[in-house]
Amino acid sequence: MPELPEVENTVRDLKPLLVGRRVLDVRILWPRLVHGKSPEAFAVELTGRQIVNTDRRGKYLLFPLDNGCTWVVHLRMTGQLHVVPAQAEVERYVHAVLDLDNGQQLRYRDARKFGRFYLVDEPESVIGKLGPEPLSESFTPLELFNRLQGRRTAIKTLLLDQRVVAGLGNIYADEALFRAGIDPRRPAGTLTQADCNRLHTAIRQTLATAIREGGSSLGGSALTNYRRPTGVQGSFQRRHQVYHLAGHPCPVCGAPIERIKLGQRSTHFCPRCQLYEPLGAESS
DNA sequence: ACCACAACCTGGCCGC
DNA sequence: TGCGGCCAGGTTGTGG
Repeated sequence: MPELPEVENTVRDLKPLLVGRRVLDVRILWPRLVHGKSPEAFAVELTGRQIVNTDRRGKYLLFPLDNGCTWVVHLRMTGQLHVVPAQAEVERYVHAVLDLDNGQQLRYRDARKFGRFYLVDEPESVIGKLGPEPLSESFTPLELFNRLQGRRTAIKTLLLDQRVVAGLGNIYADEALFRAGIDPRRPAGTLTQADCNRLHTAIRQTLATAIREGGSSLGGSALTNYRRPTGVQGSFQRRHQVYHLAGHPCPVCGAPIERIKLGQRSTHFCPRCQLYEPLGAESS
């Protein structure tokens, strides 16, 4: 579920609710949620700590603590964080509960149990291999171009590789490639500098707009559907131009949107606007 | 480097 | 209503 825009909104929403709060108690209800140490050690070490900030790197949430350690969360497909009054009934699929020092609880809910908690001295031990932040100044068109050099893998597949650029998932990879007019199947190394300029702009505009719209909320059920910690849904799904729109007319040219598999992931694109003619592939 | 595939989990939806 | 099959926004590990 959550890609960079959804995680960014989660971090922003949690900031006023968590910064300065002290953790009075930790209950891990699904032991395999915690990685890198035992759930018991995790709970003991987090208990009594004050949360000094909320931050994001790629799709990871970072919660620096007053002892220099960092609580790191990845929501994977269906994870959600909510802050609610301690007396509120505990919902189904809640796998961790943190008692805060103001009578509120921070609850982690995850129907598919794919999410992960870490408690580490250095966040780099978890996020160290991530590529550049796509909205930061260090992410330039040239940087993108350089990272694609010599790669024969389809550009869509590489955009999903968090070591190339951090934060894109299936929705925003498809949407950015459409906005850049680039065929998702194209070998990444064949993108020209001009292509990378357009793709760089498309990635940034797509993500920035999605953040402003509160992310994308897909699917009917509240379990799989992204919600802000406040319970609010995002609205960027209304701006999707290709994602989950197979068979619909392309918003630019009217050709039917196609759906294919790339790297085991469903991929949506306009066969006309994102046409690519490989050199030497012309046939009669 | 690259690819396919399984695994981690559960729920929703579709067709029969 | 039930059941099988396929789908799902992410990542990691294995084997070729």
